[in-house]
Amino acid sequence: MRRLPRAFYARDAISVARDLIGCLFVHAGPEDVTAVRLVEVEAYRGDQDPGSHGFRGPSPRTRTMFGPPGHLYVYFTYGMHWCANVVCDREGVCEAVLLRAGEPAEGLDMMRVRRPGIADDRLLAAGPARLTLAMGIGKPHDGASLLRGGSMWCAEDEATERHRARAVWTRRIGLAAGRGDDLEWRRVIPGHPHASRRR
DNA sequence: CAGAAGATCTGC
DNA sequence: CAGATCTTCTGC
Repeated sequence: MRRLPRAFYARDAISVARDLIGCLFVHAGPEDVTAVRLVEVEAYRGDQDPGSHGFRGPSPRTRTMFGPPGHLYVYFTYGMHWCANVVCDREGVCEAVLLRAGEPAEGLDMMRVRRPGIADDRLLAAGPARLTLAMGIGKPHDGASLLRGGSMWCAEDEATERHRARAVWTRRIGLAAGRGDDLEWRRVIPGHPHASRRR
């Protein structure tokens, strides 16, 4: 397993989304380690993308996304959900990849504890807010580094390429009409049991 | 300062 | 399919 270096993130969000599929996303907390294999992500770009929180420039909430690559942008939505993004491109440029779904790869028991009442393991991290719930990620992790020394990171292993080869581009989920809903910036392994499903 | 919309999920 | 629930931004 190889932790992804800074150079991986220091590119536009489309390129990062394409290559992030099949990678592991790891959270090594003080008491436990959880990890998922990413099977669904979405690219968000700044001033070219009305779907991005950073479309109209930086704000206190989106400051992290305008910062250096290789960090986590965590935001709160719908009054109760946290979603995690990987910050891309160079400092000052708003580009990020939303982590939408993953297959549990480590810490399955802890994920079940964090997601009481979810009987089907396929649903543990099949959605951006489900993924953060299963992995214990929230506001304190906004701005956390994914690079050397941090307790969260992305990594490649021997299975990554196999997953990447199956991924396709589709339209992004949950965007209102005219806000970039027509752009095919969602990278997903079609039909994967751990990807998010039609509502 | 008020109002609307939001990168959603669960349970009925 | 509706309810939960609150932050952020926009417009007046």
